[in-house]
Amino acid sequence: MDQQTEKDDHSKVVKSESKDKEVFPDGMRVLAVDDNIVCLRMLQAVLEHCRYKVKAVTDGATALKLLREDKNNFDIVITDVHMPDMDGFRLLEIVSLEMDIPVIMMSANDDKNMVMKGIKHGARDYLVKPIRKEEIQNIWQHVLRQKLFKPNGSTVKKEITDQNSNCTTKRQRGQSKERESTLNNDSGEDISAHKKPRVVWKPELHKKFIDAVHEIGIDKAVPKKILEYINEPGVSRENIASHLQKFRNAMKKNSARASQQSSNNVDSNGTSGHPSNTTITYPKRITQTDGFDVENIKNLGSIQHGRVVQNFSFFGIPATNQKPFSLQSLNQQCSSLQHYTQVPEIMDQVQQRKHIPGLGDFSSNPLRIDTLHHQTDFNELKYQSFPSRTTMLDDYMDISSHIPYYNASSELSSGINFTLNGSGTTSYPNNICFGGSRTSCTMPTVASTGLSEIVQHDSTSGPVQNFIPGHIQSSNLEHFMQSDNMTSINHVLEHLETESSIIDDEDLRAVVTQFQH
DNA sequence: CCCGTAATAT
DNA sequence: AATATTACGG
Repeated sequence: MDQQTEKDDHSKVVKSESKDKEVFPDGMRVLAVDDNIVCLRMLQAVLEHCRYKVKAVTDGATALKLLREDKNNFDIVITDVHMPDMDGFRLLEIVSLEMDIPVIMMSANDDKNMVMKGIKHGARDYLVKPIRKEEIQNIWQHVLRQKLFKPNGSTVKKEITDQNSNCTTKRQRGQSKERESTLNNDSGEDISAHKKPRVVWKPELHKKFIDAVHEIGIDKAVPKKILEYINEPGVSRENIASHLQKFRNAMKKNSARASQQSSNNVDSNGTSGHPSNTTITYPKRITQTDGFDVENIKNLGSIQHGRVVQNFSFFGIPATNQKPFSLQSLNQQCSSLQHYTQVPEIMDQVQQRKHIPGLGDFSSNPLRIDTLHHQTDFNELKYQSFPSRTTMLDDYMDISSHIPYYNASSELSSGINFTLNGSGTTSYPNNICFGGSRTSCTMPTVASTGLSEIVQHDSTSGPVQNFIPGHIQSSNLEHFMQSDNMTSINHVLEHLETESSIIDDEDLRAVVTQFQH
């Protein structure tokens, strides 16, 4: 099994001229691909710690571009499986078709089928996150093996040590060629064209969709018309139908929830008519196990999602129309916070309709009553009060997959609220806030990183920017919650970049402690 | 045909 | 998880 690797840690990592030297291909070039920036940085840190030369990119397309630029640029690719646009399998497929570079897959998911699929498709290895140093240390073997067995004339004679020789042949690519559907005869540049790309509803595209719906009218917006309106090559009527279906489902869910809760609290403070008059009803305590103390939630200012959401302009929709985005359950608990939003014309349209596809008979929807009830004028603009989860058209879609850190949105289903516009802090009337003086809360472990995150909001200094990645157990939680100097994720990441020896929880904790002094 | 919907597949 | 596809009634 393993040998000496265990004790090299501590601070003098670089110093130790280890016997690794002979086996360790210093400077082996690794292309690391992961859409999750935290994962990517962690991986990069580990790789660099192991003295690989790393290029880190966040999506498959960029990776491919780099690889195609010069096929000799990299010795090995290590890619996440779950990524938007082009997932790891696709990347693997293309790479193994076009070039002789070994690919290693990684994923938070250890599902056997996934692993099998990866291996069957020619992945040299399949690592389950969180990635450990020991696993990374050994990836050079794949490169070596690749080189030794390359059909190239120079069959290096080095004998491979042993034990792993039993590894049965997942051999090279190219020749063997499993029955791919499309046989490409072209001179092989665009071999990757054989599967129609699936539509990705990026914010820009989704905005077009929303615009189309607005323009056409919500009750007349059918796939065909929307298609004509947005006129995008590569988007079919079926694509739109599918998206529309999802859109309507989200809409239905939201309005159901909104009406359900609005019946509880809207009228309890009915005098609302102006944002500054808003009466706040504090939510009840949540008895969840995620460590969130909802009693501490107050209306003290806006909360932003650290550096992640900063400057993140969603849909290009003006700030006045933006709505707080929530990752669910907590929001339901907080939803008695009232807020105001400018009424878009579409709402008027909606109110005149008797029937809305997907929503049913609108006249029986309590939502309508609420919204009418609280209509008001403010600064020459028409405003309307909504219970906080009342939906606007732009608010219907779950956009969690478009937020960089939160692709694994399901793991965050009890997360916090934050606004999606990066510009302001307190200028929007509809923010859900956290306060008390300083309040911390945990978010559930993110499976893809194996890390938990802690958020602290300093109510006196603007947006929240303090995210600490690190696997902090509940036993340590108190300690972190009490500390006044929460380290921002930026600091930690910087540190990760410079001190590549930081590779596990313990190290992370050490860093955090250090920053606290 | 096209639409809406639910179920199922990828 | 996000899209695609299919099946079916209207």
